[in-house]
Amino acid sequence: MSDSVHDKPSEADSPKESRHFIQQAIDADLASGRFDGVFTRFPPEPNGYLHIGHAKSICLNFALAEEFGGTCNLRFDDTNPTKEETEYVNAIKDDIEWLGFKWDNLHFSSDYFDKLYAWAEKLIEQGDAYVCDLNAEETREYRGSLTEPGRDSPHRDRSPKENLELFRGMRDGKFADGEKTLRAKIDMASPNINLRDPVMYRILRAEHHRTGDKWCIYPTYDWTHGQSDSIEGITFSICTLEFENHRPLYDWYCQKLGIHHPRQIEFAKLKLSTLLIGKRHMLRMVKEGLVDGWDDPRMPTLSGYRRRGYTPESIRNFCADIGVAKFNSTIDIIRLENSVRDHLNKVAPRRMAVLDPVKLTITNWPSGEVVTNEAVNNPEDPNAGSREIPFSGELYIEREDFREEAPRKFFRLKKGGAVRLRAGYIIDCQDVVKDDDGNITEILCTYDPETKSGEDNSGRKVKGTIHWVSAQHAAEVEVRLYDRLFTAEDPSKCEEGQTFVDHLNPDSLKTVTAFVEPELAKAKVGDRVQFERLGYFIVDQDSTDDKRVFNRIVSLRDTWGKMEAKGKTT
RNA sequence: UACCCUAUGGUGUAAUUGGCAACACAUCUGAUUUUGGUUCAGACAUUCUAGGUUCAAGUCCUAGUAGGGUAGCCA
Repeated sequence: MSDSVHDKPSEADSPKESRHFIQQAIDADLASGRFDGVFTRFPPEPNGYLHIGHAKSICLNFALAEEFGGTCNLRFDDTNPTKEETEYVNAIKDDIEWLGFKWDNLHFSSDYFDKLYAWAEKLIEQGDAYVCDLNAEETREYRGSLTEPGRDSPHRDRSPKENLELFRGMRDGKFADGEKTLRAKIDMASPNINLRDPVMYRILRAEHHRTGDKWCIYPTYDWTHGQSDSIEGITFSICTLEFENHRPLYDWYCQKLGIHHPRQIEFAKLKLSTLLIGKRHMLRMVKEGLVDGWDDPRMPTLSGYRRRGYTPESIRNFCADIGVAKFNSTIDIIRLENSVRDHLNKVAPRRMAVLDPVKLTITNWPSGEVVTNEAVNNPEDPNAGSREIPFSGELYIEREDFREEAPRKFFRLKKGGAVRLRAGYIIDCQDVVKDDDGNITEILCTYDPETKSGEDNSGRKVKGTIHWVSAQHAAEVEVRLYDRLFTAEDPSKCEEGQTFVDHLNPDSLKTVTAFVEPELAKAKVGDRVQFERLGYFIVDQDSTDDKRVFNRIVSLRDTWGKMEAKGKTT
């Protein structure tokens, strides 16, 4: 422990931390006095499940608030009752908590419906909004196109008095759904289409998950979002790039209302290779049964990653690693996989499991004898201790760890060769037994009693170490070997006549029965372990007392596999 | 083809705001290793193009090029 202030690194010594463009914008606004604090929010619409892309936004908003000693709210942007449900509200809250964040205040945009309504009347009185009788199709026609200006609505010049009366009529249910809208009076010729008299209210008779049937008119996103930010005292309203063109409207509403004016800042949303993050795609996969639901371990939803076994830390670290910018980039999925490997390497206890067993008999082992060997739980963590595992003359090893004839660089077991059994002995392979079809049914070896792990003074060295389980002690478990859902780098890119479904990986899930060391039969749902030399696994909720189910979270790095694929094994 | 945004190794993000292009991941090479894991060392760039300003440009100016976004009464 340090008892001297001199041990504290000076400013000059500490490495310069680069700050992303949003941090720099905040620095500037704080310095100039535009704002005197940092108040952010995460504003999901409760119409679906959160995915890895949301995690980036959540991490950003909460991290900024924390960095500057500010506040971060959770606000559900629930202005469209036809799409939103309480079920999603709860799922979203669960996911955010699982990620490890705690919001300062919980709000709903629907809490502000009364206030928003009053502000709408204010804009009407100011002559900044009007009731329009055009239907949806007519409105579209009048709006013009990307290259042509729009035309004024024939109802654009109604008096404030008439507008007020009509607007109250809208509220009171005097008109049919879609018959009228309230629109902001801005500029039908604006090159920014969002400024061509955007709709503020639509008539919609739908049961709202919170306000029930109190309203038959609902505010649109643009008319709701900025003012909700304003009411909550948000200073930095951080959103994704597609809202860049909405910022002038965001600003216009705040200015016309003369209310606290947050600064909207846009960043590029997350795009990951081999992944399809998007409500349409994900919905289709769930609806068509291409996956097992929103929390299928192959899904890029947070609930999917949770069930797959990803740790919240690994997702947070990943989000911090990839940075924040305005460039539309694609992050290599390997970064995410490495992130969970990195975390689990430090914390996951090691266990032995054989997924594709072949019998191995030790011919010189005393018949029926069983010994227990000590095995280190985690070489990365001395505090993880060790465990006892039973060893006998009949074992299972991984079928791919044996070759009758092997290339030069195959360091595992081969006929006439030797290998070390992890937490066991060095064994020498004498012979193999085959069935009529030529398949290997048994491998015959002798063990070298002088080479017991931890007590080996023999001086013998072998190139390889393999894992094993004792046949009579092993427990049977189900193992779900998950792999990437899509084979394509960008599954959204398709040839003529194809869809993303054509890019599905037929081998994204393989289920096998495996033998594991006895202790794992008692593993609890949610326990994460490393199966030595194979990967990281988590006990799934489908486990029963009789049979545990393990999901593969991610494999270990497989240098040998790469060498083999490239033919570099000789 | 209207408006807005973006462009730095294979990928992503930096560059003290005009001063030797840095970090991470990936890839390759080697070392260590009782997990082919982990760890360690090394290799890997005409800053989209063309002009210009300047002692000095990734950064400033001009003109291009390429990519993304926007025409819901979705968010």
